[in-house]
Formats: sequence, structure tokens, C-alpha cells
Amino acid sequence: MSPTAAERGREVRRKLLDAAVELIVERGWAAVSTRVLAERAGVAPGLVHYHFDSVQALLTEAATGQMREAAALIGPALAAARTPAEALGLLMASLDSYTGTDPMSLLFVETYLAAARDPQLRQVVAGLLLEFRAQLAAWLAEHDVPDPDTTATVLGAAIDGLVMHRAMDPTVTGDVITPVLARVFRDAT
Amino acid sequence: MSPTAAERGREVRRKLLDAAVELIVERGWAAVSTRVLAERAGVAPGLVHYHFDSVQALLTEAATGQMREAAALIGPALAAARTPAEALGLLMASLDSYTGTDPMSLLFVETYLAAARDPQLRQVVAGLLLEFRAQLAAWLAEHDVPDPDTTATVLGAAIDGLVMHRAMDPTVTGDVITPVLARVFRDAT
DNA sequence: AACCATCTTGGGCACTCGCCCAAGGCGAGC
DNA sequence: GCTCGCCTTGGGCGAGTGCCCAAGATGGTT
Repeated sequence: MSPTAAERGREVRRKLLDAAVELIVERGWAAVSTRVLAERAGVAPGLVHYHFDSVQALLTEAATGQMREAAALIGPALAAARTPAEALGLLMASLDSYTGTDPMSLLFVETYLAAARDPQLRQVVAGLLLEFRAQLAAWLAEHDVPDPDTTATVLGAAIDGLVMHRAMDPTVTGDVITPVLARVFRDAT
Repeated sequence: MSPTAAERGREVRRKLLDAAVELIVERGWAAVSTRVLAERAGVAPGLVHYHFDSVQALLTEAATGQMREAAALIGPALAAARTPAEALGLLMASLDSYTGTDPMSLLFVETYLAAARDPQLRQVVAGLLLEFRAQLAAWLAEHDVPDPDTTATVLGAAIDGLVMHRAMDPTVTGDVITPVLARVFRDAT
């Protein structure tokens, strides 16, 4: 019944990844250290560099993993929407769950920023961003929204921008901005 | 002709603030240290804590000063626009000057992030954000754009989001997104 | 039982960190 | 000339950093 060494090893890896996500959010990407990671994961400090090449590599894997999970939720959620108004409602509801200072918001902005300085991370994040846009664009195209690709780009950026601004101004809720954002769905010309 | 001690002191302060802006951009907010600041400013390390209470205070003053300057350029620039299309053109032109990895973009995102963890900084940044929005909203109201306040909010957030996304995907230029963004200017109903 | 791969431990190395402070200019005002 | 106030110097303190590594534990394979 007792797990094998390899299984325990994988468990430690997972605990370190979880701890990394927590700590990026709490302290900021650059302030996550070997020893704090180990302590949070309940593990000896030496294990960090046994399971990962570097702290940077651990943070990268943790952050991209979390973003991948979040991105995977978008497609199925969108599939439930029948009209553009419904889709916007879904996006706004998810926006309202991000206050700009909650874990997921901070993780995203921290990772965007880290990606601006790390080409390898940037490539991964760019891929996730394109994937998110593609899912949104596909839905828009199926529901006859004009310029689906560009519209998806603008919507995605607006959402990330709004999340960032909400940290400064919490009055920016989905309810308030829905009427304006709805305009981008309407026919061009 | 030789400057007084007080004048030289003010000059050192200024050099430290300039160095701080450069280093926040190059290394990231949390990675700017006393000694690197002093070296970049061409000044002895001890002067950092003579002229400022802490490194954090120096970074805060440097970043908010730079943002204040940038925000002050918006009003006059907007005044030159006669139609919503022209105003959007101006905003898009300024967007194109920010690649997402240029100094100003990184400084803004770094500061937003630092503000999420520092209530004092957050208050200052929030004030600047509201000021920017108010200027944009005032212009929109004068030119009969519906929901000027909310529209300004969405536009401002979209621009910041687009800047952040451009670091990952440089193909997002003003030209491409102008047609979609133009929709938010049109009459509601 | 012996061996082996794998994981784990905890301390060590060389370095940097923020902040402090005694000591030393140095020009302005008396 | 002398004192006063401001600015400046450079070293030092305790703590924290990433990464390394010799040594030990554990459990499956031969």
C-alpha cells in the first residue's frame, strides 16, 4: 500500500508546483525563493533543485500549468452560450470573479510580466493566448459576429485590461461595462 | 558658479529617480537594489537611503512621477481631435508606440503590479487612472458619444490590455483593431 | 543477501540584500 | 577663523539568495 519512491517523488513535485502558484501570488514572481518554496510545500530545501533545474524553471512550469487549466475551461463554458449577449454575460461573470487582487488575476499579470523578460516563457504564454483567442473567435464566427478574429483579440485584451484596472478601481464590474462592450458584437458598417 | 550643497543634493535625487525608472524596466520592480541604483546614478550607495526613506519609496516616487508625466500628455493630444475616428486614430498611434516590451509599457505594468501589493502606491495609481479616464470621458461627452464614462473605462482598459498582449503577439497593431474598436463609439440602441 | 536506482537530508559556498552609521568634506553665515 | 548644517563616503551588520553535494534512507530487482 505504501507508495513507491517514484510516486512519492511525483507527489513532492506536485506539492512544489502548488506552493509555487501560491507564492507567486503572495510575494511576486521575483520574490519566490528556494527555501520559502520548500517550507510551503513541507519539504526539504534540497528537493527544489533535485526536481527542477532552477527556481525559474519551477515557477515557469507552475504558472503555465495553472494558465493552461484556466484556458481549458473557456471552450466548454462558451459552448453553452446561444447568443452574443449570453456569451458576453458569461465573460462578464468570469470577469467579476477576478477582482484584480485575487490569486488568478495576480498570477496572470505576474506571468505576463515575467514572460516579457523570458523568451522561453513568452513563447508558451503566447501559445496559450492564441489558443484562448482561437476558441473565442471560433464561437464568434459560428454566431455571425463580424471580424471574429479581431473581435476576439480586442475582447481578450479588454478583459485582461479590465482585470488589471479593477485592482485600482473596484467599481468596474461586469454589469457596468456590459452595455458598452456589447457594441463590439454588433454588425459593422 | 559652483552649485550649493542643496542644489547638488537635488541633482543626486533626480539622478537616482532617473536610474530607478531605467532599472524597474530592465530588471523588474522587485529586483532593483540599493547598490545597483547607486551605480547607475553614478553615486555612492549610502546616498540612496540618505535621500529616500527606503528603496521602495524611491521606486514609488520614480514610477508615479513618470506615469504622471505620461498622463499629462493625453489631454492636450485629445484636444486636437475633431471626430471620434480621429480620437481613436490618436489612441491607436500611441498604442503602436508601445510594443509591450518597451520601457513605458513595462513600467506601467510593473507599477500596476506593485500597486496591487502596496496600498499607498495603489491609491496614487488609482488617482492617475481616474484622471486619465476623466479626460477621455470629457472629450467623449463633448462629442456626443453615448455612455462617455463607461466607454472611457472600457477604452482605457482595452488599451492597457492590448499593450500587455502585444508583448506576446506583436501582430496586434492599431491598424488591425481600429475597425472593431470603432464600434464602441457608435450610438447605442 | 547484495545491489541498485531513486529520492531525501541538511549543511555549506560565495554572494547579494536593505539599512545603518561614524567619520569626513565643504560652502554659507556670523 | 569658526561654527553650523547639509551632503557624502565607504564599510559593516545580520539575514537571505541560488545552487551544490556528500551522505543517508528506502524499497524493488537479481
